[in-house]
Amino acid sequence: MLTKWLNLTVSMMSTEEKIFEAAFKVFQSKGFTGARMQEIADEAGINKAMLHYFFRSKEKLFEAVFLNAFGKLAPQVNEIFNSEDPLFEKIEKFVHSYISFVIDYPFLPQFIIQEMNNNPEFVAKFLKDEKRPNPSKLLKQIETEIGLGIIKPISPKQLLLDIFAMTAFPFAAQNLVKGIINISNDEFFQLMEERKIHISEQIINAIKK
Amino acid sequence: MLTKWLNLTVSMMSTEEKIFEAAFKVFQSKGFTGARMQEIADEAGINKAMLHYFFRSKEKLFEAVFLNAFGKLAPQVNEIFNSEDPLFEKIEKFVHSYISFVIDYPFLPQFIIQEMNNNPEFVAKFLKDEKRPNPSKLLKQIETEIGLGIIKPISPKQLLLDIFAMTAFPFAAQNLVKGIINISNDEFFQLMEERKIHISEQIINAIKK
DNA sequence: GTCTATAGCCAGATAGAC
DNA sequence: GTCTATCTGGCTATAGAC
Repeated sequence: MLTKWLNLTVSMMSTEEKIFEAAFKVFQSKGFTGARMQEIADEAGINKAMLHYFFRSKEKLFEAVFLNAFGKLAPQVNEIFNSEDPLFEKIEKFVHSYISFVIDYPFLPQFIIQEMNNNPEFVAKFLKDEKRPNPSKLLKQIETEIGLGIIKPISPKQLLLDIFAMTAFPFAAQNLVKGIINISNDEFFQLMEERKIHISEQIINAIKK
Repeated sequence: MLTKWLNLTVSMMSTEEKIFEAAFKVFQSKGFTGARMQEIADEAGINKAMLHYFFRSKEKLFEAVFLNAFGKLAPQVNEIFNSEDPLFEKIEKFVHSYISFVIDYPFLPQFIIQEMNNNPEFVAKFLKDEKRPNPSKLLKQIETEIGLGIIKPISPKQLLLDIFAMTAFPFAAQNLVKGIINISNDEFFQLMEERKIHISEQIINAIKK
């Protein structure tokens, strides 16, 4: 949450910040169409009219929240993907940093995925963003390391998909996962902690020569 | 689509079937809150009042569609999970059959995940269903095969998560995936075809002794 | 900046003719 | 069973007092 990073108590936050954080929370759990401006106002502890005063419309408020959410994740992904580290190290760093991050924002993955599916017009908008996740360097590196005989021959795109899938899926499908393997919320987070090393191990085992 | 399986042309379908198929389509792409009864009626080529005549309310119609969607997937999952096949064979069969199936219903995974997240009350309802995916036998089998020295020691739940994640994620996060690795719809489905063997290879490579 | 009150619209649901 | 017309409630957005 914002408060966490800004080190503020709720009472110290500006009205705009309160609205933003409340909107972040409500949009994440309900999605754009499911969210209600009234609920956001209640959550922020202010009046509904204030939402429009600061953000004009539900869509603008949503856009601010969504791009901010995306902006939280993308830069660290890129930093790791574009570093000079060898592949195995990149995989370890990515998995560790991604999971650590989304443990603090457990609804972020499903929120981003859901809204990218339901509002395809956002896809175009975020693709122009400099901060968008850009794996092209990583994809080349995979080919290089195959050529060097470090890893087995493999489709770079498939490998990239594997990495994303293994890390993001359990969060994106949280309730389904909890229901199917029959675990509590605490056990879920315990499992996610373990996954920080499990995933790298699995993937590296699968591709190393 | 229903028509495909029933081998009917649209004109031959009963009104109830037309409504159901239209609802299936609209709910999948818009979600419960995003869907409009008017859009479903238009899609079905009949009047809005008919929806209520046959299904009473939007919620009942949605419930019928959702449980049907889930019922399509769960039985084949269980059939494979509960067979007497050795683990590696089960993994191969599951991945192949799951991907083949959702290639025909590419929005099903995201639909199920999204609605389980947005309507937690459905979780309880479907968990009581006999047809729910039940991996308990598979989890025991993993422990057994570890004991027999066939596969490396590994957390059974993590392995199960890996399998689900690798297969379901690309469909659930379709638009995000297409945007990030920058591929067309056709290339996406090509990649998914390749994944039928890629995933089993990766997982089996990672765990075999 | 912040509130109350309300406009205006849209969506789900129903009445009632055929 | 199928339609048109309409009710009713809820939601976004705004007007206007303070």
